[in-house]
Amino acid sequence: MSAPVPDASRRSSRARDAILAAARELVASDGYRGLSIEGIAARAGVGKQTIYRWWPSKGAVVLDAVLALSEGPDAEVELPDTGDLRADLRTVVRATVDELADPSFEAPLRALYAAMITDADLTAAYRRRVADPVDSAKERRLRSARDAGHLAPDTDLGLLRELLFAPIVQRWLLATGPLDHAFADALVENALLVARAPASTEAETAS
Amino acid sequence: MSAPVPDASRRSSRARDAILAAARELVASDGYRGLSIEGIAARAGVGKQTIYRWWPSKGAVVLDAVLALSEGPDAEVELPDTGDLRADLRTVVRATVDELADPSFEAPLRALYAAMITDADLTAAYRRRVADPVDSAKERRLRSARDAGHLAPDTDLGLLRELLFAPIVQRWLLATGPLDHAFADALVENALLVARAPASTEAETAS
Amino acid sequence: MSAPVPDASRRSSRARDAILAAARELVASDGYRGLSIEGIAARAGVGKQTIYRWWPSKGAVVLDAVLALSEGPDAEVELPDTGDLRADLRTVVRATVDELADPSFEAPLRALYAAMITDADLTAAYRRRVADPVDSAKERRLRSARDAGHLAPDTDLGLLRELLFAPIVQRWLLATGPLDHAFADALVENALLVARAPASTEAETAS
Amino acid sequence: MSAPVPDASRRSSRARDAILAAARELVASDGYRGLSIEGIAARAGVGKQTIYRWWPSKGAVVLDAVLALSEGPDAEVELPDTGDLRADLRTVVRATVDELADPSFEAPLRALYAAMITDADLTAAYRRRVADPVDSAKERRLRSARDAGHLAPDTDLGLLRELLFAPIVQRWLLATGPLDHAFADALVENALLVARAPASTEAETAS
DNA sequence: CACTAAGCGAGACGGTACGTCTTGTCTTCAT
DNA sequence: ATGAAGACAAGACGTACCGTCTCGCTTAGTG
Repeated sequence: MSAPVPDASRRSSRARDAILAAARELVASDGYRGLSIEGIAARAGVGKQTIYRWWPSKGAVVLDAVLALSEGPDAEVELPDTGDLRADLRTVVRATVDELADPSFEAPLRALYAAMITDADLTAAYRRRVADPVDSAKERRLRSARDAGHLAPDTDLGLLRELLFAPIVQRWLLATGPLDHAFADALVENALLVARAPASTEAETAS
Repeated sequence: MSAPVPDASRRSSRARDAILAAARELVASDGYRGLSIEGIAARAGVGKQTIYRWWPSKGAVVLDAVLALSEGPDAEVELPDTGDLRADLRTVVRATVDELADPSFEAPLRALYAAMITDADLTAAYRRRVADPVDSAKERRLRSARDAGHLAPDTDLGLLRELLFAPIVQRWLLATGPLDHAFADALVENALLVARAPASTEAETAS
Repeated sequence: MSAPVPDASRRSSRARDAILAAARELVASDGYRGLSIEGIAARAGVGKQTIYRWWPSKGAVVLDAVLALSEGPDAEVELPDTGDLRADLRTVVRATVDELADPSFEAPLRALYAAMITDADLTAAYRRRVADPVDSAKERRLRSARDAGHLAPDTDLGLLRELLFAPIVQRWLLATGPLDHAFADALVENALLVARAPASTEAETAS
Repeated sequence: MSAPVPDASRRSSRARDAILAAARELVASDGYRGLSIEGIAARAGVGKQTIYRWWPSKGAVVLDAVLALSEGPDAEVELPDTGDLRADLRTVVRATVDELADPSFEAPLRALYAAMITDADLTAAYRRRVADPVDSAKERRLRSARDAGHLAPDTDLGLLRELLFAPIVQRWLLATGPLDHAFADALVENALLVARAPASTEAETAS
């Protein structure tokens, strides 16, 4: 006997949208602690079974809710590439900081992290659908800079990315320090330093 | 009406120890999802009220359980200072990585992080009792190196600390990459680079 | 808006038979508690709507299932009339007892009673399609005996029927006593006594 | 490991009474179909677990509710014994008929029967706590009559009781005939006839 | 040395949410 | 248009925990 796999072609988009919207609204008003499947179903005007049919866990609903926030039609992520690495990195890192300070992003994302910490499957889904595409885009931008000679040829792009963003997430999760543009800029400067940006790049060797 | 403040002098250390042990055992066997106050009380052979009397939340119990793991009598944290900064950092960063790979540490710590993400009070308590002392010790070691001229005089010690450890926590939480000594060493090299440490180790050990 | 009356001429007898068979099988294996429209539909390989289209309730399906058990083509019920009232009554009453002891009859019938107790419509349908025809046949046999002078002329045939069969149903429903031939015979003797039948069987068979 | 037997000495009589009252009220207003544990708990202002802790099934709650209806402090049942058997039986049988016609008795009792038909444990509990004591009282009255010479010495008292009451239950369950005093009286007359009441009893041989 | 005032084990209580199951309606697709 | 299939809104099921609340029982410390 096979598992009762739901037929996605019959899926009600009305229900899907209402569920994700309800999840976002509830997590914004009550936090992750106050988020329940029952609450989502009630607010969305949906049967609980409709949620259980399409999502394996509460965290998975939140993941979709977060994704629905930032997506059009599953857009490919692309970062700015003006040729000015410092400027482009500042743009992106500052944007990251701003996002985490925006309550309408922050609430569901924090809920998502709370769920991920104790749910390896959800973590993998997050990596596949969110982290990996974003990380790839970041590394594409860095590779472009390396190819242009703005970064040392042996630069470890993955590590560079982690040095740019991990401290932000750390501060965000545990509130261990201010999350502002000054911090963002400091991270950018550090990254450029690490990558031994050649003196040829306009101002990158300054100070 | 005043709150019913329990009289700490009458506190049963038998109960306290049993509760923390039960919490550790249960989180190790069932994960944070399967951790309940009722379960802890039952396994510890303790009334639920005894837990509620002394801890404000399940997360607070876990925090104490984690602390009890690493402490003797509330030892002051101190990092090695052999004079060789690179070697000392490798020791500490590798030890951090090893700890997060040790299941008996990993399980309660992950549980603690899960609780903290949605509990600002618990996060503050963690900072005060765990993170701040450890961070201070780390910065003391870095300051010692800076004072000895192994780091540039204008080095931001806090940022340096974050660059050393935030990527580790990031990989640990989201399993975004291997957590091994190679990674630890790469972080150390990067930190030394950032702080414009002399390229050769000799210069450091020569002092 | 008129009710959507299904067109009986298009009814699939394959579906009907499969549904009734599935109902019987399921009630036999799981009891009435474990009987569900969904279960019947699944086992019969039929859409739920096909059941809802043709039966007003689960109990109605069970009623049809019970009827299908005992019927050929909606046979007219007729009781034996050998001229020996005592013998004929013993035959019928013993048969009733035997039927209620036969698990393949008992299970769906018990399910039917369970449904009827809280469903007046179903009770009426049962009376019309099962109880009334059977009761009529019983009273026909008793009337024949009265006409033959074996029962007092003023005998209340309906009451006599109730005295013969109600105690059986009572014992069956609440398991308040053994349901065996001895009990059946005792009921017959009592009925004959009530109706002031001659004490000797001879008088009856002599006619 | 033993089952978690609740400690009856700590049982809240407030909760018990509220639950039984709620069950009675709900069954009266919605019938057995509309009776749910959740509904009872909600109306009684009680947690569901409090019901599950003390009763094995919904039917068991209804049984207690029915019992609470008719009881003072678990009174021993006793039937009238004026010496006039016909009059006493009429009193009792008419009272039975009246009870089944009283909606405030009828509703929970019908619910109880619905539950019993598919629950052998409940049926046994009903027999032990309701049917057996009542039946014993009835048979005590009949024995008294037999001892007084108003019934034949070889009268089967149990059968006599069944002949008096089973037809009433039958009519009540399936609505197969009127449930009134005339019917009650007819059953009494029949019973007296069956038991070959000696002519010596005042009026019992009349007609 | 009694007295009393905690802490303690235990667990019943009113609740909330869980994840599952079933109901009866509705829609889609194939025949 | 019927039938198989099954998604849907609704809501009850029985379980697990929550945090609060009594209960007796020990166990100090005080008068």
